[in-house]
Amino acid sequence: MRADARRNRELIVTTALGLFAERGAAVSMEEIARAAGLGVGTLYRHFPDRQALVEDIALDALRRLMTFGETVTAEGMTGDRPCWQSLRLVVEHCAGLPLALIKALSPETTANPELARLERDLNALLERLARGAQEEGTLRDDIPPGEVVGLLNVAVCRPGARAGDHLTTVILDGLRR
Amino acid sequence: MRADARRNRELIVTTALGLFAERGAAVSMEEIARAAGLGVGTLYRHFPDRQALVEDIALDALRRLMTFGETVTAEGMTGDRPCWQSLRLVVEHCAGLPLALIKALSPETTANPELARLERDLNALLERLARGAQEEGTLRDDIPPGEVVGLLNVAVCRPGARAGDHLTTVILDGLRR
Amino acid sequence: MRADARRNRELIVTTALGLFAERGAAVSMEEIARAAGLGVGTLYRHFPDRQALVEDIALDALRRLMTFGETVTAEGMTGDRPCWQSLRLVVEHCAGLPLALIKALSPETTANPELARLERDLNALLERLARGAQEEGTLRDDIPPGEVVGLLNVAVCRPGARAGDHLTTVILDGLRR
Amino acid sequence: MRADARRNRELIVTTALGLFAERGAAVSMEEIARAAGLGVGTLYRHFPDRQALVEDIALDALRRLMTFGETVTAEGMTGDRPCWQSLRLVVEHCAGLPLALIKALSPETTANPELARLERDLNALLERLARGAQEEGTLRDDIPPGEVVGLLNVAVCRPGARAGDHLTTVILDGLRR
DNA sequence: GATGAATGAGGGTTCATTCAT
DNA sequence: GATGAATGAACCCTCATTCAT
Repeated sequence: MRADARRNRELIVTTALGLFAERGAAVSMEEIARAAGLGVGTLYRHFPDRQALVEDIALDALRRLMTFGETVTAEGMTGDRPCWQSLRLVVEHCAGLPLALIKALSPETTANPELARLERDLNALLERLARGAQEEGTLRDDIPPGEVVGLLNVAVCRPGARAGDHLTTVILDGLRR
Repeated sequence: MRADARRNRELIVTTALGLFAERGAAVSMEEIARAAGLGVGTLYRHFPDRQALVEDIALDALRRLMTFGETVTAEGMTGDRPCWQSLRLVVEHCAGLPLALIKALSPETTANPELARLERDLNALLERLARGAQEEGTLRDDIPPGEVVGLLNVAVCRPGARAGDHLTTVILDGLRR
Repeated sequence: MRADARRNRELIVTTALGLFAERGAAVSMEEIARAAGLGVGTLYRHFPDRQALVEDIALDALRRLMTFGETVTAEGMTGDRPCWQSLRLVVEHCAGLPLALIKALSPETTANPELARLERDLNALLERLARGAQEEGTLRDDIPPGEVVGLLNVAVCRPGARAGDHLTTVILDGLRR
Repeated sequence: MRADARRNRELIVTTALGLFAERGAAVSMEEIARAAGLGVGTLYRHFPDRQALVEDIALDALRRLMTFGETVTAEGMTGDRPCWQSLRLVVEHCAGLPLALIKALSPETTANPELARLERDLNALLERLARGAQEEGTLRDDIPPGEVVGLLNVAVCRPGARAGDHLTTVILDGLRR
């Protein structure tokens, strides 16, 4: 891929993300193109259809999150950090990502196999951390680890979520044993 | 209003609510009509436009909630029930209502003056309860009452919320002093 | 036909005429009904469809005009009034009638046989008067009588036409020998 | 603008004008598109809405008329042509333009500022010519110039008006002193 | 006979997507 | 490879007309 093509692709993703964040799903391909200073044709050269663009945004965010999650978990294992801390770190990291947006844009994005896999892997990772935290006695154990994950998903995939905001704090406090 | 007309109006609201719950806002008037076994024209006889239908669903839910909230508050005052209990009752009552749907359907529905008033009144009522609970020492007081209300809104206006579900439990626990 | 039915029919025609005059053809049957204080159903009891109502208004005006024209012509024959005067009388009489409206509402109303006949008869009558006026030397004779009639039609079937207004005056002057 | 796009725009205007002339305002965008061998979308790419298309047709005709009127007036001033002749030239020039159509399509088109300005300017130009003709003694002076213009408007904005047709002749004769 | 609720074809408009330039 | 013009299915809504109450 030529350098300018890659730059255009980046530009499109960034522009689309910004517009989606501002105005929700009600943004046309034409608008995205114009805001990026490109023609619609160029959008369609990079993404076969709208869905693909949305999924690309999602993939991008989830890949970053997965990378972060893996790093944190690895550090925890070697460095003796309690699972509870790792869980908290991952949860708070989500705040900077447009997860709410992603959920809102494509409730059924899971048709994309890579996205589905990423989601599964992420949830598995979080579930391991949750189980670990319950075993170390820092996380209440009257809720199965799978549901803890589901609940954290909701907490974190909400518009306006920020690291350390009140809802996150309350939920983490409510999850403490 | 004739009996059959009233029945149809009910039918429309119920059908629309069901479809919105299933598939989000992406449901056309035509589909709602077909699902209700009516013609589009009938929808438009009952609701001047799509927006009006959505707002009617919202108004309906919020009015019920307001009524419940007022009853609970009144009982609390006469019957010596702690604010904390009243707050919990109202919050759990929300579960049966399509509040998430309402938020999703019309982020800006507040253009409707009655809807706006209801929202303001509801939040004011919840804020009074939150403040009372802080005063009686049952609610953590490191979060201003207004924000407690905001946070409860988020917790409760989420797809799939049910009374007593894990997220609600965790949040209420996290709010306990 | 019962007295109240006849009254309703009159009421509908009058109301429709008024609304059409105010706002042109863009008036729905519903509006006409409401303005008349009736239900749409009642309109359709009296007139099988919209077209029929429009035609009824047209027939009403043209019948009056025909009656007037015949009276004037008869008087002219017995009373020795020049054809020119009769022509002028009829032309000016048109001013009070919603002829422009009629033309505007239904350019093709002539499908109705009675309307077509009336129009033919009216034109024939006017043509006789025009020919007479040319013979008596009061009307310019470089325009065939049939065209004089066509031209008077245009002059008279125009929104805002009033007896003695400037355009009518100018046209009559322009027709004088 | 690309050559094919400009051609299509022309095509749309011409087609629409033709259909409007044949069947009045009751022509749908779909029909215009089909008659032009295009999709509706193309119409909407060139004109934001139906109103804009109608106004474009109107603007086109009025601009041509204004240009002609200015030329005629300028020539008259330098070349010593009586105002009466200039007036007649402009009036007869109107015949080739779809002015009747324009009036019929958009009685209230004057919302468009350029259209409003053109109409004002045209009327002002005609009024100057009328006043001049009264001063030179060729136009009857018992009708104020403004009303002469109004009356000429009616004469000229009528379906089927042609240069030198009988009604125009009669009116011009009726206006001679 | 009167009423107004129900119907659905049709009109204006948008927008994801394709394709000629 | 980029552009933006063209396409048409689908949406929201209106209104002439029918029919149950």
